[in-house]
Amino acid sequence: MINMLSEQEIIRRENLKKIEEAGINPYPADTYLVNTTAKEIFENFNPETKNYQDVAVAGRLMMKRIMGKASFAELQDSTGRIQLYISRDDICPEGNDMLYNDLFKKWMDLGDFIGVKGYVFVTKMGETSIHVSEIKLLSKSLKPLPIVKVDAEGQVHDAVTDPDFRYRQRYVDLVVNPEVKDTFVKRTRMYNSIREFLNGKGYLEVETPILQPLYGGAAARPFKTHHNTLDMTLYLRIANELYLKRLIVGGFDGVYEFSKDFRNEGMSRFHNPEFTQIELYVAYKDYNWMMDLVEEMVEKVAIDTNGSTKLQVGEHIIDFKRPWKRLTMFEAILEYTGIDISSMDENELRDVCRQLHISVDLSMGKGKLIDEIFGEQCEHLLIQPTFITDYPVEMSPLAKKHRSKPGIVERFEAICNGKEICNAFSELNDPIDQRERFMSQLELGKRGDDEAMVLDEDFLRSLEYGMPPTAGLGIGMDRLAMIITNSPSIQDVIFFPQMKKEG
RNA sequence: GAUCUGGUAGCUCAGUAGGUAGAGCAACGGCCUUUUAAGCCGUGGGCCCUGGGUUCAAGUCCCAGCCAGAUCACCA
Repeated sequence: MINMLSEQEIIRRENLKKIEEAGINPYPADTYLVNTTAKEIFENFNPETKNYQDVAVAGRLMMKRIMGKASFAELQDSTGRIQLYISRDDICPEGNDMLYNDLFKKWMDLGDFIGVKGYVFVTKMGETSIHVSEIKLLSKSLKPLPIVKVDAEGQVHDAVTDPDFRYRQRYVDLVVNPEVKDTFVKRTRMYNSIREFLNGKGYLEVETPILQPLYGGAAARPFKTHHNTLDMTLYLRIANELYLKRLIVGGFDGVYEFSKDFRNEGMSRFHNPEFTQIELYVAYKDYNWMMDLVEEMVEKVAIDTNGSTKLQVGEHIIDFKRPWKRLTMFEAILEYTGIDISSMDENELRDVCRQLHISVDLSMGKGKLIDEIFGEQCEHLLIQPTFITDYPVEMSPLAKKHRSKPGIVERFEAICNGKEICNAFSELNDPIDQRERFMSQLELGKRGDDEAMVLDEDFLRSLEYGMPPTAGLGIGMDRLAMIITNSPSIQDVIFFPQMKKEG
């Protein structure tokens, strides 16, 4: 292993040794009391009142400009970078220049964690800096960081752009690409905004099982695992719908959960094997009510994260301001293809698919065919947030049949930037209808649909006790985060996206 | 899973017709010596993704594999 070290890694280990030999602990345990940050100093320092005359900050050493008895350096803490002015006679005791000549100038490497104390001033060059009176090594770095540098001509050096590197070593990505941190801060703000909104309405945040004896609530292939003590097969959840509805049966008026879900399917820049949804169920409401809630909530999320309802997303400016456009699925298909499919049977739909060059197979039922037409011909064209309502019953085995339109369920999706961001319905609470829907799913499964739902007797039992009319909602948090942060890939909004093993 | 593109120094990338491996930044040494250096001079650093093949000779051409990205398919 030791002979695999690069020249720079060997030098850092030698520096580490010299530090230890000088009696300095390169990894001290004691708390380093910090009293401000780079950002705070930049925002609040006033050269006239001379505040910040006794500061202590800590972070990584990111730049050294070594001169004679006085040098400059840059320290990067969690909020940003600030310049340090370090003069030998200020940090060294009389007659012993080791702290400056050796520790600072030679043994400290870029990337080392240091703590400094001193006072804030503005240099002749006009740069707010800390005049250091005390410097302490807090943690030695043994691997060189690719520190981004912009030279006098504005050329950027060393920017880490290789996605493989960035995703596998996110810790490095975060240190050297500050905008990455912003993305994840926004993602958390998004969660906080939604929590605040839903808690304000009195809904309860809950937790339900991730390991489930039966998977349900969505059409997807699951991950399968095994519990040794129980000696039983368990599945990682693909959705939490069925558990949250059980809680509505149990008497809660509104419950929601941010749930990590797992689907054993293909990966792409829109799909990670584990992803996050928020699901919300509210008793005595229907899907029309839920549409209003989604508009209100997502508009608030946009404002809370970006300060505006309008966001730049790729080439488009997307405006989440209420109200959003609403179209039924048939209307959308008519609008984008000119074909009215509202009264077609399975064979006619098959012909339409052929006409539109959409590949079909025999496992596809009527609902799937309609969904294909919409997905191929309409979805990617919907850039501004748009509600698509009234889906075919075959595609929605957990949604309530439409109160007046036969063959249709009370369901909507919100489409934005050409992708679904949420899915919601008036929840099916008729236990006899629900059993029949499960049975037709089993039929689809026999026709070869390996994503068809399985029958969940315990869920049916809960419905038989009675579930109030309920509106349910699922929002793909990663997809929403991609839009909110203008990220082209799901991997940009997940700290540690799934990767093949290295080497 | 399919197709295309890529993998060369710590990082970002060049590498011509197949002829001993290059730059910038980073590193090391020196200059400079007290509010700037984003500077100047010099030095070191490579399993050219892996394994086969063609050739007198392969980073370069061919085949296979691994990893990544993009597009497509399935899905949120």
